[in-house]
Amino acid sequence: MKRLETDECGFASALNAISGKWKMGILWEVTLQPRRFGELRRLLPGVSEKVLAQQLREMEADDLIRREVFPGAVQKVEYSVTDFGRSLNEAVDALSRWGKEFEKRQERKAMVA
Amino acid sequence: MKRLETDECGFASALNAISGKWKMGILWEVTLQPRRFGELRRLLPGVSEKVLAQQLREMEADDLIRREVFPGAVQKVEYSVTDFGRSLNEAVDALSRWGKEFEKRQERKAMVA
DNA sequence: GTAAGCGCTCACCCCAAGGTAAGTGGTTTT
DNA sequence: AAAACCACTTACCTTGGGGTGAGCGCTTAC
Repeated sequence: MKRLETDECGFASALNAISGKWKMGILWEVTLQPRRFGELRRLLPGVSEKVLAQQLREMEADDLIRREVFPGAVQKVEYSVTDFGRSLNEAVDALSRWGKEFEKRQERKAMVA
Repeated sequence: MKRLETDECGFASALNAISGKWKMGILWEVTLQPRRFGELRRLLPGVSEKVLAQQLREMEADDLIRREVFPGAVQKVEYSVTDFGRSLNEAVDALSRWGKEFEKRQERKAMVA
């Protein structure tokens, strides 16, 4: 992903971390519990393997999630949320609540129309 | 702008309102004080007239800003923030603060590398 | 022995957001 | 008379994020 110029704007920086179609979904899933690659595939219907792998890498680089390889005959990789990732979830909370309000308004408009 | 399916996720709804390269910039500027079209052009260096007009329309439809035409010989149109738009600014605040934290981390990483 | 699961990577394609540049219909300045 | 400001609109083009489908190296189940 190309990064925006942030020029001291916190919001633009935050966007750099969360923009990516599946990132917030991934963050949410690994917050509930650690997840494996194939598991995430199934939990996020519509995501392609390419993009899933890509966004997991970026989120790992941004320290939002942790990637752990477990030894053993069959490959096992687990993704879990970091403390920093958790803090993002909290920061997003207010915006989510606002979003619900927005949603209600949109529905009201749709009713009238 | 194409709208995402929100399926009861407040965050996705919020994204529908704020995604648009210049929307948060516009919101910020009209929050400081009412602005005219040409003024916004100058305040947001890089925005094209097409996209500015487009995003202003969408934000008006979403009730984030208000458009007022002033009578007179020369055209005068003013855009100002609505109460609902103000509430979005507040909701974005926590995320902006998180973004600043994120920015610091990125800088630290860049230092080491 | 072959199919299916694991966690990926790679080459290719599509599409919508956004940029470019020109035009519109008016007024005002020089 | 020409140029410049006002608030836009329109046709065209570019860009890059994300989807598709195949392949890889390995292991386990049928």
